[in-house]
Amino acid sequence: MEKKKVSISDVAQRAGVSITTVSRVINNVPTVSKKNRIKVEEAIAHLHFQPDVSAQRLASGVNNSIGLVIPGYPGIFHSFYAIEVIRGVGHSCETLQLDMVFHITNGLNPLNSTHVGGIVFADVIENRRQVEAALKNGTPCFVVNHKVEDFEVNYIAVDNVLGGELAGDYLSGFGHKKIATITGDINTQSGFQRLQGFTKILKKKQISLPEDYVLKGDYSRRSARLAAEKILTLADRPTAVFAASDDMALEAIAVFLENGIKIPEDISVVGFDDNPICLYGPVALTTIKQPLFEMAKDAVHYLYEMMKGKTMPTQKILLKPELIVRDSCAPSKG
Amino acid sequence: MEKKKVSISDVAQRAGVSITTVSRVINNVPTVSKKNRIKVEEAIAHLHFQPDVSAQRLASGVNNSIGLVIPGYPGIFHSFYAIEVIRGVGHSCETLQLDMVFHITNGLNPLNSTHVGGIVFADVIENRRQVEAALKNGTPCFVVNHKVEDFEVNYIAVDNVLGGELAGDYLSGFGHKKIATITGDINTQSGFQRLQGFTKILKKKQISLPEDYVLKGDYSRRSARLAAEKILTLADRPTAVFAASDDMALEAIAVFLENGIKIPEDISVVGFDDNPICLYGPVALTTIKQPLFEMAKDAVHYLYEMMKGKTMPTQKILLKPELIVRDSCAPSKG
DNA sequence: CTGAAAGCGCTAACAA
DNA sequence: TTGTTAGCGCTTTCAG
Repeated sequence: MEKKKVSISDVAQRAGVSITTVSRVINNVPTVSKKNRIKVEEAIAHLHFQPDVSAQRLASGVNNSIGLVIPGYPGIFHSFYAIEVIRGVGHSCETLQLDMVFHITNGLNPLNSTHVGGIVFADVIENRRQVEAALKNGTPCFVVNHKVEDFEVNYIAVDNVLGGELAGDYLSGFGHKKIATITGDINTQSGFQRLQGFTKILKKKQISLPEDYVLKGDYSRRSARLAAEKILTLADRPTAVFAASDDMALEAIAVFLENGIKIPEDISVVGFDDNPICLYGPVALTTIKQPLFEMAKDAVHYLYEMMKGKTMPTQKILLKPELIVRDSCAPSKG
Repeated sequence: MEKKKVSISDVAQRAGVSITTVSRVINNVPTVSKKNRIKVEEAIAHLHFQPDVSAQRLASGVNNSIGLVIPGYPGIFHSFYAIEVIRGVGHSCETLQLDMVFHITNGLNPLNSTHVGGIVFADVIENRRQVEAALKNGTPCFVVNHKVEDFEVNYIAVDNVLGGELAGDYLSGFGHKKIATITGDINTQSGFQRLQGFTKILKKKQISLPEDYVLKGDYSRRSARLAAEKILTLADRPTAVFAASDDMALEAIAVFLENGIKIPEDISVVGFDDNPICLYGPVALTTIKQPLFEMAKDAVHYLYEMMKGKTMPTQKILLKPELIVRDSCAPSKG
């Protein structure tokens, strides 16, 4: 397996034309005679020639791949969140014929932005400096799932505050007065804001939220299990629970079921995400939908336009989450 | 957001040295005086200089990113299989400081192998020609999860035949005589071979396998549901089922439960994968473990050595799957 | 320890 | 419609 480098000049030689003509064929420039085009194509096929991507980029200044920067915390790949963003970016890249450079990082070892034509950041918790660096050298960036207020960058996110409100509103609309919540990681924007929205709506509806009704989770199933067990020990047991992710909601339901508690008869549960696993549990989960896949897709399409040279205004998009009603909630018996 | 291109010569100018010296600093060549090194580092930091990756590759001939080619069929991102491979490759790339170029394809639009220093192929159903093309131009390749016999390429796979045997052996060891199977996609190597192993062991144990005990699935949950429903209509209902993936096994269990059938009392079920969701279902699933994550990780490490110039023998690795006993099987009552 | 100069493989004016 | 030529930004001999 030695390095046989077939270059454009090998092709030119075999086809009996100049390398420029070969280049034109590669790039579908129309001004090539049919005769030459055929000769060149024959040579390319015969020699298994693949143009050197690095050389093309260097010479043309165009880079047709987009970077996806994912925060590198453990368990990221088990999160619905990351998978959906990867899916969305992957889908768009496939459609637009872009390559996708995948970069997992905790903030150190940043993605060299000369590597790609545009970058999607899945969240920016530890990566703010990376975004700034990329922006500074003129690489278009798009942040997905994080509302960025303090500097000028495109973002597309879901209104997590509203999401928390929707959940609280729905549950209280069923007459529940004792509603607990299992939060996401409070250090993330989503975790914090969902709790914020939930708290806000309860206050507005004059439903009290005792401190021990706020169970700190971190999006892991394990944390949800602990939280659910805690809930069962509460003297004044809640009749409804809002979990900040579907994963956590399902884990909580599992714990409740294990303890002979009926869902939704004894405890109503609302999740967050609209993860397909909602449908496969012991009870179809009512949840708040956030269109992660679509957000990632849109971000790539936008970057694509910029990469083609179009100048576009900064996008600051905040989508509305949506309540998806299924079978995990029931009216309060109280 | 204009394109400000800071180049190595800008850095050299500001530091008052030649571009060669700057290059040496970038590449950690030791023969640079402390004084110059500091000047250069200051200039790099001040100018926010990032070396142009394409130029580096072109000049040095070294490409530090590895490609991951994933078959582009719908639902791929919901498969445990793809996610695990992505995780494994991602993990190694993070460790080795490589970038990961992600390429989803159905065989058309192949990955240009000049793009990367090495390629991991997640399966090769539609991608054989891509592998050959990459090999031909000297790019090291590694196929994960597919035993490739008919041409010379590294692969690491699990012995799916043995996996099928393990499942059949375990079930029959419990005294079951009526064992059905829900197959994976028979067009895939894994689906075909798991069935093969299962059939083989039953024959060896002289347990008959009527035609209607072999339910054709395709790894989707939907296909498993259909298969499970079919099983329930069988005149001579089986007392055990081997499903070719955990996802399908769990879906079948859901169907059985919905119909008042007890697991494992009435029907024993074995899955395949050792997907973490095994633990979260209504009953912990007994399954056959295949170390996808580790396989992908190993493949990348091997490619890394080759990319550093080491010549290595072709790897043809067939791992043994492992039976993981949990709660979804019970002795036959018959 | 440092720098000048020759490419790496390709694209993009500019001529022809 | 074609070819010549000058780089793209960097690494790498090879002198000094």
